Amino acid sequence: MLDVRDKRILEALQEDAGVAVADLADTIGLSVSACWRRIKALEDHGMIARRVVLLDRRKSNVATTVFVGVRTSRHSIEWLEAFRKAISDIPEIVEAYRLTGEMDYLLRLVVPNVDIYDAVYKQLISRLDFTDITSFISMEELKFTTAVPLRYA
Amino acid sequence: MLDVRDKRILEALQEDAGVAVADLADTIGLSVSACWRRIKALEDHGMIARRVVLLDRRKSNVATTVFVGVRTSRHSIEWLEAFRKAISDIPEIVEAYRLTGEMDYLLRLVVPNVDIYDAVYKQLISRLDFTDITSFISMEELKFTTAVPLRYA
DNA sequence: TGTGAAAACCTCGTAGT
DNA sequence: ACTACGAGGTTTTCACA
Repeated sequence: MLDVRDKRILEALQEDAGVAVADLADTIGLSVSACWRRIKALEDHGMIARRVVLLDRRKSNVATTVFVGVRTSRHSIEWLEAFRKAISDIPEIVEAYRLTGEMDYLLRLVVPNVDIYDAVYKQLISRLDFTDITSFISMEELKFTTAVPLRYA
Repeated sequence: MLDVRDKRILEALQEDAGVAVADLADTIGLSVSACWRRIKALEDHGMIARRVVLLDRRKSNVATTVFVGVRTSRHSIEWLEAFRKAISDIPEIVEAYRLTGEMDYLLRLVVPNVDIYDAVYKQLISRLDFTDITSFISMEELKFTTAVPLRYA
């Protein structure tokens, strides 16, 4: 269980990691050193995994999101290795999960448009056998956040 | 079209935003000020949208990912507004998309375990009418990155 | 674009509550 | 365990060449 103040620190840093420790300290009501020490402890414990910049998707020209549901009958080690390799090689694939239920895997891709998605799709099926592939084009992104809820932490 | 060096800067910052400008500058082969000015320009143009920390999902006790596919017949404004409200209110929902095809919406949730997911699910259906909801539990996260490809930028 | 210098900030020790 | 202070080093920021 995390301290309430640690949660507040993490909430703030999940929204904006560029804030100065001094500012963060007094929005939370902590001295700079106490705040800094907490941040450092959270980093040392690995609770804070990394600091990154998030790019504007439109300006990066990858405004289109596509979900790809994949089914396969080939559950061999070789197939899986090739699949993993493809996933890590293709930078348009930003998320990949193995699922329960009717789909085996779900991928999220970001691409400039549907035509480019088609090219990536072809690249994918040329590298691997799939029993079934279903694509879902995103028409609208209602929510995307890297901030996870801290109520369970 | 982005400059090659801007791309290199963005690639580095997408992986690690904690790097010192001086270090970044000489891995790229640029003076500190040139590098700093580029970073600032990328921020000012909004290409760099934000700086955030990413938390360890296990340590945050939200190791379980669930996808929720949603269908609805109620396409009224009121329903949509209520849906949007629910999505923004519920912090376990980290992504939400409106899709083409058989599913209307796809949500990604992060929760401690399946039991808690069930509670969130119940909360969701108590707030809104759905024609159909399908849940996919993630067994394994093969890839998750916030870094978008820059080959189209 | 580069140099350099000032300003801001981080990092952490120490002492006191 | 926190506060307050502060020194010293690093980094950011920017004027000027």
